[in-house]
Amino acid sequence: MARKRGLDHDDVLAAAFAILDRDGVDGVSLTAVAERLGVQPPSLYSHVAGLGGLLDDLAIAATADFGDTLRDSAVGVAGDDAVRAFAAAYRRWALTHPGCYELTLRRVERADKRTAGLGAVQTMDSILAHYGLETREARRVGRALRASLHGFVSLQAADALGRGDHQASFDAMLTLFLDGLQRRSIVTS
Amino acid sequence: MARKRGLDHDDVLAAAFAILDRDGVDGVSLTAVAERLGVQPPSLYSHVAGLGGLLDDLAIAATADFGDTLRDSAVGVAGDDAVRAFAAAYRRWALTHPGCYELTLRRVERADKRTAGLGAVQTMDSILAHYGLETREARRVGRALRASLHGFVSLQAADALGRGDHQASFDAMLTLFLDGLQRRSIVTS
DNA sequence: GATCTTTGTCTAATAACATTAGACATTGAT
DNA sequence: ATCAATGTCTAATGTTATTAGACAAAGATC
Repeated sequence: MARKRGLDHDDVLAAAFAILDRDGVDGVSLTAVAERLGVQPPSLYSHVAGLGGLLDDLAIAATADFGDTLRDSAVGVAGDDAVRAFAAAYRRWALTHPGCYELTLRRVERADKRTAGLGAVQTMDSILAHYGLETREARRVGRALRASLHGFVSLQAADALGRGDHQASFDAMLTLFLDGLQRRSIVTS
Repeated sequence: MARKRGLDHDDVLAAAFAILDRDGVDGVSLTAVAERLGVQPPSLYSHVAGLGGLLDDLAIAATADFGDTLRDSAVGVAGDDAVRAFAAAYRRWALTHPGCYELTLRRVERADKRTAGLGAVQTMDSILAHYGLETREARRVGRALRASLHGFVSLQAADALGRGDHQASFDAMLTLFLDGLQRRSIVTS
């Protein structure tokens, strides 16, 4: 009785995203998703490869969206302004979608994951290209920036930064990074 | 039959630590700990406040050990050398004990957690005091350093850094930080 | 030395979750 | 009108955490 018409892979994902944004990664269970869709948990297996597959799907979609956001953040700006814009976009997105951000780091063995993650890497490479670093050095600097951003955002999300003006601390971190970067940059625009 | 003599709070913690180092945080279950101790899962409730309490205990112990390690890393060195020694110790400990490190960030409402975490903060404050920054600025720089270290270690543990010489990238990150720091330092020793 | 209390284990049961198997209805094509 | 595919359902299994309450062993008290 009361058979629902037809559910979709995207419907399941949308429901899961809603829960993810509200309750975090640990709140995403097949039971919760099924309940939100007015369906019994086993029904989801027609659309999704179990909980693990669902999380994989979410991770890939989140990674793609994150990459798009980052790419958009850096159009029309260059140099330090681009770094700051990129960093601000990174932080804003991560704090707005904490569950998605956490999933972004999930290890997924599918090829789509790598593709989805490429956007962010390319954007950062383009931004750093402005500083005229040697390839190897540029890669290291990129990792340093990524580590700083991830570390800050991750600690802030975990409420491990203590009390204080986080925006100011974030700006200070970027300034430190940019000052250090300028020292080894070839182009001092 | 075959009643075990007497288990201890520390016995439970030790067993859990062994599992934690081997299988990560998600591998720590009351069932697994009980099995390792040759005991039924409910028996653990005599020594530990459920799984959550056990994880809290582990987090506090891990935080204390981490803090001690960091403190030891910086005795007898100052300035950039101290920062590098601190950073190296941070990374080494975190990568040697990935499960413990993850637990270090666990939110625990108990007072001991704050106490345990104080060691690391004080050590970093002492190291940064060398640079003669204003209090507020010093706090921001400290957060920046912490974010960089955590971010790098966390990404490396998640295998999200790609292939390459991670040691060199880590060193480059520190050099960037120290260069930036020197620019706003009062004491240029 | 006998009893009593405390302690720490056990078994049994409940509850939440993921997952599999297989029944059944609805949809769309033949 | 029949048939196959699709997507739901119910039922059952297994894993985990957790609570309740029985029971034995160890030490304390008299």
